[in-house]
Amino acid sequence: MPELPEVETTVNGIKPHLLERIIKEVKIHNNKCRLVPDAKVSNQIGQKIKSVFRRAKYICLELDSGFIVIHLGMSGNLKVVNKDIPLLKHDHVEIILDNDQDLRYNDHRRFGGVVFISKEEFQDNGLFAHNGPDALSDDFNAKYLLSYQQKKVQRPIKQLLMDNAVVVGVGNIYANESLFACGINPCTYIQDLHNEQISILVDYIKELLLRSIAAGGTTLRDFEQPDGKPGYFVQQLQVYGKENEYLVDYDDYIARITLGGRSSFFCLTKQPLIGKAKTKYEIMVNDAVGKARASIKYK
DNA sequence: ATTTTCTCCTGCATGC
DNA sequence: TGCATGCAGGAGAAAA
Repeated sequence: MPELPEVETTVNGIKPHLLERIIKEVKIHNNKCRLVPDAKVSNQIGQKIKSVFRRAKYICLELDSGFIVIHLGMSGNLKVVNKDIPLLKHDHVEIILDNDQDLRYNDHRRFGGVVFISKEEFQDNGLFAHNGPDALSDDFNAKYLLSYQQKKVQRPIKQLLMDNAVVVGVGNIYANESLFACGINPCTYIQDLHNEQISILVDYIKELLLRSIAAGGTTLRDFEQPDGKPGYFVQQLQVYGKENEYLVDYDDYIARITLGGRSSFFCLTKQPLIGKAKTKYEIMVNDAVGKARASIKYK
């Protein structure tokens, strides 16, 4: 499932094939995507692709007329192949170039999509209007996160990290992994974190994202790099998707709870409950930990 | 106004 | 074997 590093990996993979190419043809095979590919995309025939870059988790192709913006959703991927290669199931959009290479957007769940947006919409009032700073930008820093303490925001840190109005680019996998590494329970309210913890967390998130980009992104069920290779970062995941696993370092088990509708994995020994979270989530967390311990015992 | 839940969709895992 | 059920999850809309 593409997160920031996967999107970055995809951009790096497709960019050399697209730069300075002219769009010769656009084929839309299925427009029932969350971001609906419509005539505005088809109308870009003849446009040159001037640059290819990532913004939040969107892949942007800059044209003279505006931007073609692609989101991979949960299960999307992009490939560049010769236009005569047969389509795969769920290849929804083709952007065919003047050298007969073909950028194909494939997404079986159709949570992503392909749209065209004007320069004006791209600037501020469109898709990105309510997005916070990018996780890898300097604007995402400890001071910035601390401002949410001052605003008296009442939310667990993990939900803040995954809210695009707060910061873009930290998805579920990386939120879980960074909180584990920093010894912070996902339920911990932002107000209960010390300045130093926030500072360490921000630094770790950036480091983790950069490491994952270097490894080619995370491979779970669906993700492939544009050249068809899997991402390798999954081998470095410590807690995500590892419900009930035993961690010898902490002599405890990985539990899973649903927080804000998202799977959240943690080890209670390494990531103790503190502050308000203890009052609100203690029963839920202890149940999950108990279940993890029991499940192992009877394996 | 802030915070939570719902919705979109398919493939895979599980259960009878 | 096969059919029904349920779950996963990015992100924005809708509801609380």
